[in-house]
Amino acid sequence: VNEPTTTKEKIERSTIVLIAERGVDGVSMRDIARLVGVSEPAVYRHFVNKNALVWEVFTTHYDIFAAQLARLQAPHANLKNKLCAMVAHCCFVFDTDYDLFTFLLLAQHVQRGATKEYQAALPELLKTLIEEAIERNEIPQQDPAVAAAMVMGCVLHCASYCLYQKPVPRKMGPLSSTLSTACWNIVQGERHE
Amino acid sequence: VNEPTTTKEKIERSTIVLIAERGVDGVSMRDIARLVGVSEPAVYRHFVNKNALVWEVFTTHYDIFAAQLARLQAPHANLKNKLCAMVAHCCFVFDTDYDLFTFLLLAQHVQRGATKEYQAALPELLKTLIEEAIERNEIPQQDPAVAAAMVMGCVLHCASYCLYQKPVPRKMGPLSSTLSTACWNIVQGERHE
Amino acid sequence: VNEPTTTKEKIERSTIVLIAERGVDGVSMRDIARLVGVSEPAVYRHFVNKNALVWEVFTTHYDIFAAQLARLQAPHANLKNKLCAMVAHCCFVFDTDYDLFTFLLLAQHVQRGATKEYQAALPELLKTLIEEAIERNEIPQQDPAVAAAMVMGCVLHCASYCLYQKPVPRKMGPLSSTLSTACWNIVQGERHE
Amino acid sequence: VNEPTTTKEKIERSTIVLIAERGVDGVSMRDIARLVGVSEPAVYRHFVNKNALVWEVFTTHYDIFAAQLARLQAPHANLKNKLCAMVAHCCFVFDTDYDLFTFLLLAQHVQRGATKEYQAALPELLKTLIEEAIERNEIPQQDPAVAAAMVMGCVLHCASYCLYQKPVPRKMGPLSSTLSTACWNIVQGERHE
DNA sequence: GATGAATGAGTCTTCATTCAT
DNA sequence: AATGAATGAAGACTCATTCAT
Repeated sequence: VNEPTTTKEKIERSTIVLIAERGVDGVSMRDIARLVGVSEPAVYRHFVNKNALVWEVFTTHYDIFAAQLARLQAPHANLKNKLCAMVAHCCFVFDTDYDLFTFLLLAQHVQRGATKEYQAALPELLKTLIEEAIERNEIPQQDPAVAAAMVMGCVLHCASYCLYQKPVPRKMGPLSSTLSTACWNIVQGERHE
Repeated sequence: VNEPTTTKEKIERSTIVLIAERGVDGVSMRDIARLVGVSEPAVYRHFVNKNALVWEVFTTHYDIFAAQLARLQAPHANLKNKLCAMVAHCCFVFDTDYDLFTFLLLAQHVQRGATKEYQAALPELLKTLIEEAIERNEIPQQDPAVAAAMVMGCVLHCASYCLYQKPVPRKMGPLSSTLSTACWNIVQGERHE
Repeated sequence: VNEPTTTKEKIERSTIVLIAERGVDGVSMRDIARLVGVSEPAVYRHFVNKNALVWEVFTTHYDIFAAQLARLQAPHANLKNKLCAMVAHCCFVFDTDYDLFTFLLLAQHVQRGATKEYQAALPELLKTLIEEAIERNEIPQQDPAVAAAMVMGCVLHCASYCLYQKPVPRKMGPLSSTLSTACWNIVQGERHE
Repeated sequence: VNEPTTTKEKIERSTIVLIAERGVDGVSMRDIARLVGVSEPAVYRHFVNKNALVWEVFTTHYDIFAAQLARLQAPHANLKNKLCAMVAHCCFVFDTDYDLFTFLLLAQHVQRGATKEYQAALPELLKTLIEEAIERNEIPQQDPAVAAAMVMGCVLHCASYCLYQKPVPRKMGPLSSTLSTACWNIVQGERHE
């Protein structure tokens, strides 16, 4: 998390921080401008409107995050290790930059139409990895989309839980292996013992 | 889902439907009044303000939902069956009343302070059940709060996934056993084979 | 010009007065609200937005004015007398209610698309009267649309001229017969003497 | 209509085109700068502010136009021919440069105070010509100011009418003689036959 | 128990204009 | 001479809420 220097970067950062704190609808352009220390119209010099601002910040960081996950899982040969790598990274980002993680979590719920299709990248990646693991006979036959949703929910909700621990958010790093195991277990399906 | 008859019931129902559709901040008192077919001040006759309205509707239905889950799991002796019963009920409510389920899902993200503490009921229940299962040696030693969060995430995110399928939401009923199994697997921890 | 009593009437009157004075773009909703003596949102209780307000006030009075002209010319048998009657009424309205006349004059230039088609009523009436006079052989063959435009311009521009006389607007009443004659002369076409 | 070469000329031309299209209040400095292809402050290098810009462009072209009319009518000995020459020139300018003509037409309605006095040049010219014709006994006794207003309205409103014909503006050239005749008829006053 | 009318605070956004570079 | 960045003022409009009836 580098300190933002240009006004545009400051606006992006302020947007992330404020939205993480109060949600998209709880933040006004005035709030953002104030936190940056500029006038309201100054924000419009850099982003055409509020939607564009939220959208641009969201997609930028979502893209980066998704790309990182894609890159980190690639070297590994089996789903178990892929999940480990991705979960570890989630924990790292969470612990390193709560605000960004929360922002990504909250921004989902806005611009329903647009966002929904866009942010398919991550579920899509997970789904593909699961499909490949099925083909490899690494895990049993199952609906990959549903499995992907369950795995994501497991990780994200755990993050939510950590986030709202009082008085300070709980670190996710220590939960990394627990989470990886849980995710791996999810895709095991029914055990016949 | 009984047809609401009194004005107050109509207001509650409209609130659920509209918030499920557009989120808490996307719905105004005017929207609610209009959908009910009364004037705005009429709404204030029944609820002191918007917060109280959302809060009351939320807690009412959340309580009912939590109580149902508590009641349904009670008869079962082990965690596996308890999870089965609760997941099945979630699927049932989802398929029976999308709006209510979505409302419950979305209302979480508002009134951060207040809601967060309140809605601990469900995680708390899950956590207790997991603790008991650990004591019973039914499942391995583990952090019950984290486990509860992961299980909830697994179910809720799966619901989200189903909700946003196009052109119509996917039914959760058929996924019930898949989900139960996944939840059960989550609490198994590391397998040493 | 009756004194407006209800808030809605007061809003309409204030709109006419202010727009007559400063043009559509020169008047804000705040200005109107202030002149009426209510808050800005109060205006929105009666008109959904500024466009609707201007449009409604414009069409209402334009319709009335056009209807009056249509009614007044009807009893007369020939174009000359019809023109006389209509011009006299224009002069009367002008002298009786400068603001209304000016408002009607200025509101034309707004909402280009919509207004242009709407306000065809008056030119259309004139054109029809001229066509009928041609058929009656009362006046020579000519393009009735062009003739109608010239007649209207003659009257309206004369009104403009009177309006901007300093220190007070000049009365049009005394010019009524001069104007009628001019209008009548316009439709005479080339004189072969 | 020469192609503008310097930035200043481009600004003037863009101003004319945009204002002809959307009216003075419908055009922002940004619009103008964008059409020219320069930054907003660049416009301020050439004109101290928006008012000055509109004003300068208006007076420049109004002066030129008025001077042309004055020059063209001079050679003719009687009012009839003077009107013919001037009307013909109006038609020519209209057909040659719609934007300019429209701009001149629309710019009238702004800067009420200032413009009104300034643009008296043309009515003044007309009034003088009519006065002289009266002295010459070419036309009957009448109020020359009123007559001038009527003649101008006749021509200008006809131009408006042509301008808004769909799908393309109607040419005024073919109407030239019709218009001249009408103008000449206007100043004939009451016929005693 | 319900309503039409009203309001203060606040929303996003645009505009004409200036300033440092 | 030209620009990117910034700003104060203002614009249209919405919202939760109140009050007289």
